[in-house]
Amino acid sequence: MDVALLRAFVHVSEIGSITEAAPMLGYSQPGLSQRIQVLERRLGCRLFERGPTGVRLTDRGTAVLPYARIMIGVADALRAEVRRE
Amino acid sequence: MDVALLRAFVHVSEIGSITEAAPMLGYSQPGLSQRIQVLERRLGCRLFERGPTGVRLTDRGTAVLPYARIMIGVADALRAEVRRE
DNA sequence: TAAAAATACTCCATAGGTATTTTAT
DNA sequence: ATAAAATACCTATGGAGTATTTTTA
Repeated sequence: MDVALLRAFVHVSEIGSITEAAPMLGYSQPGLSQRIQVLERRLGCRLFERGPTGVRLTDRGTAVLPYARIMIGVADALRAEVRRE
Repeated sequence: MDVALLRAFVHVSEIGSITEAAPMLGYSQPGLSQRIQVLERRLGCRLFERGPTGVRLTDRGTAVLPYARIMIGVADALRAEVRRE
């Protein structure tokens, strides 16, 4: 499980658009689209429904979201731990 | 932050030897040695002291350990979440 | 000096970009 | 028809193996 993928997932879920979220994360649109697909493949479930106006979380996606947020929080705390001193 | 690296780290800390832990994790000795070095480089700190009998956690490594365990636990819970149903 | 770890080198897989195509309202 | 996502394709970086060298109590 790669936290970078989870960060991408959370960001896209907040923005509701891969195209819009991509540059904010330093990705191209196809690059971010692929990252999301990799995460979905690894988890074995669809996280977003795709439409012509953007993406919307599936039920599974909604269920995964809090776990992703916790993972990101702990990862940040770990980095803070190694940085202090 | 890649949870696979953290799993390797925790396992090595428990076994106290890269050589011994490697086959348990499906790695060669050099492969696991490299994974640990990558983690140390990414975190910017040394996690183990190396000796001729194996490795021993540094103070930093000891401090990182609980964070790593939490990350692994949450990652496992996330996987369980997407699997149920 | 002998065990464990590190390095060198190699091959293959994955990340991620640009250009393009497909999809859904 | 149009805006968004997906696919194709290509290059570069990273993962991980075998063979070998270096390290340290």
